[in-house]
Amino acid sequence: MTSTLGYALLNLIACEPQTGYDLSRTLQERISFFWQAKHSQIYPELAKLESAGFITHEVVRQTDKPDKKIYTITDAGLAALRVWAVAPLEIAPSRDELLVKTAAFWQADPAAAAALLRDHERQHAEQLALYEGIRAALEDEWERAGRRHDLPWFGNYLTLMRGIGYEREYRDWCRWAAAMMEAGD
Amino acid sequence: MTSTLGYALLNLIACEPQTGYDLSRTLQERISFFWQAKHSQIYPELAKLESAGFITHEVVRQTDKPDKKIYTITDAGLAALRVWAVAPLEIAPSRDELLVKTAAFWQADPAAAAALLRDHERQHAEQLALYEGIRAALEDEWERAGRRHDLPWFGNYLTLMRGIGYEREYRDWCRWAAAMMEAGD
DNA sequence: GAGAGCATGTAAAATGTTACATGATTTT
DNA sequence: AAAATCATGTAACATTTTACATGCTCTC
Repeated sequence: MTSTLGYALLNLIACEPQTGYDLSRTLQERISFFWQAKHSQIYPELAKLESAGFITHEVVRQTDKPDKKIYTITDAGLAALRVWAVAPLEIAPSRDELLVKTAAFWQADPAAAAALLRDHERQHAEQLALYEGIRAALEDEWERAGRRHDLPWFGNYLTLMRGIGYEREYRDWCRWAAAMMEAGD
Repeated sequence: MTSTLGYALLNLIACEPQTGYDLSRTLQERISFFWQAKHSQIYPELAKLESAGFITHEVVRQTDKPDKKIYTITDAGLAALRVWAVAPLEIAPSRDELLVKTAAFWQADPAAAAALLRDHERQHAEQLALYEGIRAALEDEWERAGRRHDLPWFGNYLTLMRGIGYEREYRDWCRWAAAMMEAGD
């Protein structure tokens, strides 16, 4: 019943009780690895998780800002998360618009195609630099926490390392493909 | 107006005139890099492309099999494809359910999590082997065609190389992450 | 006789994005 | 005075997946 987004939210709430607004910021930042969502999808999903008994909320009244709902994971939610996390999964082919464009480069102007690839090389290099910065901070934090595998940092670290590998590989491919286009005439 | 799927279809038809059925098989195979679709999405999309004037079809009557519609790209379609292919594009964060699960591994049973990662390591290794096989064939074909950049092979080759890099990096990460989980206690 | 392949479509449901809607406080 | 931040929601639209629907031929 619960979607991937639902479990993503459940894990974030398990890490720390928080509001829908907090969750929506996390899932829109560029450091949100491998899943994203807008607030318009998050609020209804939180309602579903709550009616499934996976989370509860308490209203915190504020005077200067709007009141807010802080969500907390329940025992049932934690149990469901643990089961889902290790359930078998087929590898899913990913979608990437740049690669669809690339497949059409045999029809395109080589100089313009090379420029597009150079632009993406730069974008992925920037993303990589961002991740490398977080890596240092995260490793530090993990060190101080005694390298424990049962703390949120561990999950974040594993996915961050995948993000680093992904961006590095993508940047290198852009560089190679751009050179191919530039050499082509 | 035209979606990414529309342009993906347009490029495939530009490579070779074909039917909706042919397209649906291509976009469901595991060698279809970086975009997929079911036939239920393809047939309506072809109708849109045709009403936009980007493709036309001729009906081929068959006696032993059902009649079929062979779609061909028009000059307007080719022009639209060439413009779209090099139009600027922001990098889009990718979605990957395994990584969402991984983020929750701090809550999961380490042995079960390691097993899941080992399974994906195997799946990505298989995909990589498949791509490496195609690579040899494609390079051969391209060699014989005089290494021209204006043939469909070129686009296929560029995307294939990205597929190879992607799968290799993913396999290596799975191996590393599995070792992390197995070492953890 | 059952199932797979060829071939084309529609309907319904789930998921994701963009836009609409409100309203106070703080910063530029 | 305009824009950004906090905070929560709904509505409309686009995209994607799953299921429904038909029918003929060939293979096991």
